Amino acid sequence: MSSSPQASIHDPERLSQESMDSKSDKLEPIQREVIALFVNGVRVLGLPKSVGEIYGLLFISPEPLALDVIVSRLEISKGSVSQGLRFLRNLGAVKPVYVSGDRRDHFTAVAELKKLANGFIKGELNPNLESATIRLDELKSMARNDDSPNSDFFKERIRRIGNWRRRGGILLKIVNRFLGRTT
Amino acid sequence: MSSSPQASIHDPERLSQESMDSKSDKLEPIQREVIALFVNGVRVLGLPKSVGEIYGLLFISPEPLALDVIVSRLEISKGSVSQGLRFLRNLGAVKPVYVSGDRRDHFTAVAELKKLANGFIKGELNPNLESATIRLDELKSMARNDDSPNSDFFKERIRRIGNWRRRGGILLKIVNRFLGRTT
DNA sequence: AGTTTTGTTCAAAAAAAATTGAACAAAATG
DNA sequence: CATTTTGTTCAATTTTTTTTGAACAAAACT
Repeated sequence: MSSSPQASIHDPERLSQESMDSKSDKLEPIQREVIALFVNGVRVLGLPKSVGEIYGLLFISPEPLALDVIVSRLEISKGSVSQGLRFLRNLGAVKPVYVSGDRRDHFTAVAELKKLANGFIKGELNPNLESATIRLDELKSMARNDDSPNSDFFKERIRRIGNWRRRGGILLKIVNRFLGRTT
Repeated sequence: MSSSPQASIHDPERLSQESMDSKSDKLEPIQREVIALFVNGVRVLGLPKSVGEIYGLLFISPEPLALDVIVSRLEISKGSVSQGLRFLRNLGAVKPVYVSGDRRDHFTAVAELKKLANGFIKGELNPNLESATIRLDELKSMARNDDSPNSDFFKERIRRIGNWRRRGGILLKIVNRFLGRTT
């Protein structure tokens, strides 16, 4: 319990300065802006805003942050932060950091693009690819036992989807290889 | 008004065969299955179910279909189909086809992966990349005029985001090049 | 001309997804 | 062991997105 600049239980930290509500726990304009950028970014990936906020905040914070600090800086609920952190941890986008003298878990952003992409591919894309593969196999067997007038057309289409899937898989590997340099 | 097998105003088309409701306008099991596959697929891309259904139906239909046929095969509203078709047309995933003797517009699925990917990149990804670029530039200038203790850290982070964006752009080109072979 | 067919638009309804907050459990503290 | 701190869970609420359907416009028929 020595150096940590984290607020201890009683430590107003110039509490009177900006109207004594302990909320909106400072956040520099640059930080706000970066967070907004991430919120937008994760939307493209189909992730909820809160996840973007949490990752963004950690990314643009010099030190690891504890759950309650995230809650007060972002002014979102504890539940959201808890869930968001779990999601980000599972993806490997955030990692726990031990902070001496503080019982709380702390987190930092994993900022290596390669790792982020890998996590996302493993966690979000691959499962979908796999389930599609299974369904496709079922489709192929349906098409074999089909004798409608359209049967040939169906077979051609299904073959084409198979091609797409194959290419998708290859593409993911290419992406990995491309991102797998340096930082 | 000669050959078209499209139902004319009065033409039950063996109406009594499968319980005389004109809805659920046949759809072979294989077709249902393919459509389900596409519905799942577009979800990954963050598009609504109806868009997946429409594209899927066109993809797995041997002939171009008119709006009202899509409505009755899919059993979704005319509004949804109209909007969905416009979206798909804008993306270049669907194209109008002239059908002689039929006043209605007909559509087929564009089934070349390259074209699909291109449309999606142009229509959905690039706009985001561009707006991110603008915001990033603003951020850079904020960071220049910043003199908080964290300024250096902020600059490093912002530089890193810039790197990601650059790589993202390159990646899109690589994807394009990879998909730009044959069908 | 009027009528019918075709397709769009958009406000309202429905459905889906995200967020909250209070109850809970587990671990640390005194 | 009682209390406090920390974090999770999940039902209820809120927000966002999607879908519907009725009103409308435009074009094609008669």
